[in-house]
Amino acid sequence: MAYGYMIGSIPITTVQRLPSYLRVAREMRRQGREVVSSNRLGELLGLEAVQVRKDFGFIGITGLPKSGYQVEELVLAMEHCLCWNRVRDAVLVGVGHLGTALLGYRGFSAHGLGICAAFDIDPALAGKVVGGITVSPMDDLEPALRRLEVPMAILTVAPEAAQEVALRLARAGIEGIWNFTGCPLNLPPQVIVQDQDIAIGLAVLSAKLSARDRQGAAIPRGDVPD
Amino acid sequence: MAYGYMIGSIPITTVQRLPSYLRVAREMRRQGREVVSSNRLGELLGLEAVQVRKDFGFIGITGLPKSGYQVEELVLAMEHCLCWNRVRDAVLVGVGHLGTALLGYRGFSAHGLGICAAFDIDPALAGKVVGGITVSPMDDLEPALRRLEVPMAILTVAPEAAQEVALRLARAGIEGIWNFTGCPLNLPPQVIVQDQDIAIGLAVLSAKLSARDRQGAAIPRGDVPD
DNA sequence: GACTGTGAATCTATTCACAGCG
DNA sequence: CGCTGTGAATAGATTCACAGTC
Repeated sequence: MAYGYMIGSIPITTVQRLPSYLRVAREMRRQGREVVSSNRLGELLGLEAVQVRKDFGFIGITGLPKSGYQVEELVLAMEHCLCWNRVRDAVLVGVGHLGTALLGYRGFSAHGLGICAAFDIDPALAGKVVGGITVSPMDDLEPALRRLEVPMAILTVAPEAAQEVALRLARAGIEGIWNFTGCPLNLPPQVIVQDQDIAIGLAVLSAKLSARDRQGAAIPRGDVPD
Repeated sequence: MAYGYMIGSIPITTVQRLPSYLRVAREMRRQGREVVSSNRLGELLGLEAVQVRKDFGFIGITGLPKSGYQVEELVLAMEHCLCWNRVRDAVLVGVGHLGTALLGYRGFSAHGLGICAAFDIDPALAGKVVGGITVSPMDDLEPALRRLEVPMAILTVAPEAAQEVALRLARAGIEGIWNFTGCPLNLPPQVIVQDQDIAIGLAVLSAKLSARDRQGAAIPRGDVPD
């Protein structure tokens, strides 16, 4: 047990699909729908039905033959698994373009995340209110972290500062860092780092487009049926 | 050949690692370093050296025993593979928080992406300049696409509008859509869709933190060595 | 000696095939 | 039937082990 590819007792690949299951399940709950089959979910999300059933098995959800899965049970089980039923506090460090966008995003509470403080190295930003949060100077980082006991940090500083700031966060007792800098962070293993590199998605798209350009697109532009 | 998990002749997993190799290789070139071993690269990126060698094999790079790989050759080969040596035009649809952040990001040109137009449904935004780009009304979308022959679109509209706008893009001849809406898009197969769901990374981090909370952290807060 | 390059082995994820149940 | 649940098979990714080269 406790293999590297598992989070607790759940494969990482399953955890990665949880957000889309949860999105659909919440939407169905909103519409008053009570049960759903693995087949229907798979169809909506472009997955095999058996994949859906395996995933649900991993998070301990059991369905009913003939009818399917209880929508409410799905929502609760997945929220529990991700801890998205309560809000976990986070600080955001680096109020540039990306940091500003994240501070302005209103959807994080549905994902169990509440940004409670923001910091930036630029003294001109200190005191400014961005997305409802007052930006603090970097000197206040450690005192604030120790006072608030925040478990998570969102790292949106410039690449040059990434490692240094991450180390400060680690020393101040941060448990998890959501790393948007694109730089690999070198930290003691008790700090959980999740890299969020937007360039990866762009690389996959670029490579697919390039591959198609090279072999010549069979279908000319513009003929999508209505 | 041409298996589903391949892009052209390269496994998707390899393509996903290309951006980090490229980042390091470009930085080394900047520092005037001429050769690098798979061992050193692996160490910097937290990968096994043999993984690095396999990946380079897939994109047709060959190294020299004893010395390693030519940094310049690495950069050129990876840029070619991703088509990141020239700029590919894109339109951005949906100038909300996220769209604004992406319009403000100056790093896309290094990733082969140039945003040449932006659109939003809100008439109040039309004519405003965001990140150097003048926002156009949605009615101008199709004429602009046909005039500019843009191959790519960045979709940052609200989830409710995602499918409808994506279909308009597809009908206007868009080849690839970078989809930030979190909604799965249902489009004809000649349109390449790359989903960029920020909630996935957050889910993995949340699950790791939750798993650790449950089994009780062995190490108390704050004792990171200097 | 210090590297690269690659077939074989292992590990992981997905898919198949089908048993079981209401 | 029309579903779920799961062992077995397959496909895919990584790692091992080592041959080859400068």
